[in-house]
Amino acid sequence: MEPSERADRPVGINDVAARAGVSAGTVSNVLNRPERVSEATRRRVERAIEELDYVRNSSGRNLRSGRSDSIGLVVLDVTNPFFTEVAQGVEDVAAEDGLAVVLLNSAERSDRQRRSARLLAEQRAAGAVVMPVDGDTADLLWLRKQGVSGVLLDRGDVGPEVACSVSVDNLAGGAAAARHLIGLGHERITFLSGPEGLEQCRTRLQGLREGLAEVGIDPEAAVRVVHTAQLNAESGEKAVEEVLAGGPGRRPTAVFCANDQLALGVLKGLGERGLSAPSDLSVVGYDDVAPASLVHPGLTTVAQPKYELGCAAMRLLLGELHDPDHTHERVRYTPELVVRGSTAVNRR
Amino acid sequence: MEPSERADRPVGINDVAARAGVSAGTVSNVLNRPERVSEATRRRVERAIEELDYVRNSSGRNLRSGRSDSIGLVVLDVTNPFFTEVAQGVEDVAAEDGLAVVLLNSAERSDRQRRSARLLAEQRAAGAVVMPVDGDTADLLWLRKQGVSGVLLDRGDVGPEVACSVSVDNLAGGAAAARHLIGLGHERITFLSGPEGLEQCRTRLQGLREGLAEVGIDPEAAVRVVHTAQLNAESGEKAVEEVLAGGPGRRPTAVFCANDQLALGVLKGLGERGLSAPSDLSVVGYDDVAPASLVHPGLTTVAQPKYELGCAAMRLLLGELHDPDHTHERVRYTPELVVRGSTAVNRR
DNA sequence: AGGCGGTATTGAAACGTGTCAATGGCGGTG
DNA sequence: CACCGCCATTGACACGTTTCAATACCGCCT
Repeated sequence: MEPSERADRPVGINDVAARAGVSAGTVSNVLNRPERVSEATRRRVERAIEELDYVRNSSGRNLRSGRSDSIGLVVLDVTNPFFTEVAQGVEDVAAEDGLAVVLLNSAERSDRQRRSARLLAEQRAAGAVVMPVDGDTADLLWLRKQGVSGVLLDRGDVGPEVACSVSVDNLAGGAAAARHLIGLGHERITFLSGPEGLEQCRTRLQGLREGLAEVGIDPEAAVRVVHTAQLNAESGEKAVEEVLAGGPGRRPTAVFCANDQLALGVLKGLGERGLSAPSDLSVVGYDDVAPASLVHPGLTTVAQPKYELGCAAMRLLLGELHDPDHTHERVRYTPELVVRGSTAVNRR
Repeated sequence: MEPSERADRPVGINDVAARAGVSAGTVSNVLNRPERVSEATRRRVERAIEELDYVRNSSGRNLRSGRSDSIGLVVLDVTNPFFTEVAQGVEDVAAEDGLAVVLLNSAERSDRQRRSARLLAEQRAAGAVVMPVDGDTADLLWLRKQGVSGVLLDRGDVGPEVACSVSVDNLAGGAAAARHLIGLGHERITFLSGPEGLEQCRTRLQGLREGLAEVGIDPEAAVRVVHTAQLNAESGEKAVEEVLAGGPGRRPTAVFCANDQLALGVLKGLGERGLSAPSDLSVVGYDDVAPASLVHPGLTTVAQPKYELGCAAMRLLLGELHDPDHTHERVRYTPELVVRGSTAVNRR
């Protein structure tokens, strides 16, 4: 009959109101507090919404409320399965509260982290979960000053007086790896670290050292540190040469990698040289990402509760959003060693 | 001196204007068309912005312009490295134009895909790149009707008269796998598929069959199909039993998996049974995700240009956004077989 | 001096929504 | 019958921007 789809001008709440023969305020009520509006008109409005297929404009809504209803998750590397599993946890919990999650990738670069923070501030995001590059929490603090509640996840540190945080005990993780390797008779261990200065790597290394010291082994003599440019498989592969070296008689019998990606790279590098774990070198990783259980031999690794990390972070954030006078919490998980085939007793 | 940080009310463009002694319009001009404003006042305004650390409110801006400046990327599974690599491509190209990318995860569920579409429509997103669940393009079409330009990526199909699309030739991919396996002397091949009815799997299978038929092998006799519940490693692992079975004398000498995740699962499952590729079974995957080159033996697989897919999709979208009367394009890539260690000549 | 052209700035009007005090209608009670 | 209270609905305003026609300013030419 009539040109039902006037694609010309987008349909707004007013068009719906006109069609239903009510005022705009009533339509808004139908949308946001349906209990306040009588059965009859509610139905009329709903029909009008259907017929015009009206979809509400969040710009208007957010402008009015001063807040958007999505939260930001700033992640260090979308291609690393560790982070995507964390993201799952965050998403699932956020969904319970009807919050949308926008995933921002800082790619380990602080300029991109800054851009992400700016974006979230401009959108007046409801909140943010941030895994900071290099433990640089400045952007998180800035966000909070802008009124965007932010929770710190996994890296970096701020006092519980400034924000909630959830993390995993890297010291314990390093120590667990140490105990495992000692139990297998390894006393020459290389720690394959990421870029220099990464607080996370440093702590895991320290855990390793403390674990050794605990049983009377001198960490200085037993462990050697090799740094890589990035925490990915390629770097691990390239580092194999250097890991295996170390002077005559100084070849390590085990390597503890700061990261599963590195460890997977090492495994590959070994294979390319006709060597393999655990017979030529025991290999321990960190994180327990999905591929760790897929390679052969399986990667022995310090497992982090990835999904739970995400859930916990989002829960803390929700807590802060709902409870106006809320006191910051600090959740701390303890990692757990998963033994697979890449480690074995030292036969040398 | 004065309480410089009145966290009370958020600072808006008007506060900046007041501080700089100009009108709001001028501030807006400084932000958006700096060339129209005189050197002197521009500097004054910029100083005011600094001093108040004003950050602009995108709700207001978007409300006015009727469009937001972020685009949505709807992805089937954030934990699958295939999709995250695609996401990288999309992000990188979007960044060139200053567009933000919000990553939505449909987790292969059509209700979540619908929610994502709704969200993007409500935000009046500048555009969307969609990888549809089950090839269900209804949401994409709905988005377009709502005025959100959408590009179809990798799955599903719509005529080029309704939207741009980028895809990879699955038929050619299947055929490439076929040729490779035939060349190695395999004539009993199992195709390990995903859930029934996935158009993508079907086409790859058909490619396999056509490749066989090409050299005079009867596909009906040579290939057997096994379905799994999901396209992930766990399903692949569980399917090993069924793959290996198939009646006496009917044990396949090779398996072609619809997906690298499945293939990696199969490799693992083989290992658990004391078997291994390629001696007991040649294994071919599809996608060439990062772990495929990390396992030992390396996974022979049909490589898709993941990053390029993302780039291409975003380029098409940008084209559509910039050029008002634009004609839809259809970009099609051809996959390339990557031979690694998981396949070898058939010795039976 | 008056007028002209150009540039820098202003003021007001939108954009689509949510809120809230005010209004209208209606049934019930004194 | 007048009054009250209740509920459903309305109307107007505010949110922070951008835009655009209108204005003010200034120097220059006639």
